[in-house]
Amino acid sequence: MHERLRNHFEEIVDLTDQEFAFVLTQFKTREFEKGDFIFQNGDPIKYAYFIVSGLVKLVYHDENANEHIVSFAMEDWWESDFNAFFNRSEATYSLKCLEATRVCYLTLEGYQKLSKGLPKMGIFWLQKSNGGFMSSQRRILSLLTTNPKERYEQFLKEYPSLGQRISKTQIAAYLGVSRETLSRLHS
Amino acid sequence: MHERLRNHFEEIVDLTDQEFAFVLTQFKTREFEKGDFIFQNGDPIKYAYFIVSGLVKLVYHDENANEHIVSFAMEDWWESDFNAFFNRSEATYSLKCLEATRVCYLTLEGYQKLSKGLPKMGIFWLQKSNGGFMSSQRRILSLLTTNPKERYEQFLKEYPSLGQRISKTQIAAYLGVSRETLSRLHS
DNA sequence: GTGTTTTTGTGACCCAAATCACAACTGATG
DNA sequence: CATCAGTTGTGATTTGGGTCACAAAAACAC
Repeated sequence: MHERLRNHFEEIVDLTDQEFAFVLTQFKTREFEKGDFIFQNGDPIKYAYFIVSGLVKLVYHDENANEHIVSFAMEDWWESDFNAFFNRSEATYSLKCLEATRVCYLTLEGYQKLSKGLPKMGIFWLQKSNGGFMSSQRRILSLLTTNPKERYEQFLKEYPSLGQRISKTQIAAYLGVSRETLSRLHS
Repeated sequence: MHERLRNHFEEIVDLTDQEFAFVLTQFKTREFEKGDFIFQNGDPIKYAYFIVSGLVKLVYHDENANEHIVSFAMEDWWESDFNAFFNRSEATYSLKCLEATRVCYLTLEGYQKLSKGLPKMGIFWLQKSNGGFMSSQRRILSLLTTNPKERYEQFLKEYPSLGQRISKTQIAAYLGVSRETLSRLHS
């Protein structure tokens, strides 16, 4: 469980046993069942989550109760309603488990404490944040430039494993296409 | 010129005169004319730019030479092809001036040197990066959930000043809508 | 295993927005 | 101020993808 977290950090920064022990003081762990909400629209967001195993979706429900998928997150990904997390406010999104999911999570205080106590961690967070920003820009471009078919192909290419794990209905909500259109792409 | 940069930093972190002097050692300044490219698709990207005055667009040209606007940037905004900047690689985007523009710019070494020499600056970069990530997520959601009319209204609401400064053609390329459709929204 | 819910495919129909085409308007530039 | 490029509006036509509807197939529950 914690091993996975450590390996994840060490992809970017090296940590001594002592340093990792310090890091761990800021984390708790928890398990969720398939279908559980980790948080819902309106909840105060106190934590950011590291997915140890499983799969979740970050969704937004519009005024007509249509569900739009902001992102998926699986093993080794971080997820939260980061806007709410950093501003200590309420979620506009909901985070729901598509599979049974185990997470390590920490508070904003923990996040800041780690940055202060261990400059490496500041570098780690910055890299993660930059990475998230750049992949969002790619997705914006994909939404601006491609039709459903190309978009679906890009998705499969970028996340090969998710093609099998996630239902077409969910993928359609992520790509911004109707279920039916996605289904007709094969032909 | 540098005053504007200092004020910008001090919106997030306080800097002594000495600290700011250190910060400035990493920056150079430059002016561009309307229509100039600050960089183009394929150029190696060495710098990140702080816009002191003026207005630029970050664009992507697809295989059919259609132009898509990834973002606008005006006074007090940072811009670059950040993916290329952080990976010391070549631009996939181009950055073009829509108005005469003055910038302060720095290298990745400068960026890292500032983070190391002045932990405050690490915090500053992190905040900026998080901010960029969160606004990208908002834009993704806007592309997923709204029709052209709503999207245009959101745009005007989020960036009131840009409504006047930028031609409709450019705004259409940003919103992912044809010029004609945008023009017909009034009716 | 039987019943229930969720997922997927496909047909029929419709509409929002793309595309093509042209004319009027605005402004730069020499 | 005359020219030429870019901008905006608006009509006519086409089309990609949404919506509605139903049935087959999986997945799940008890």
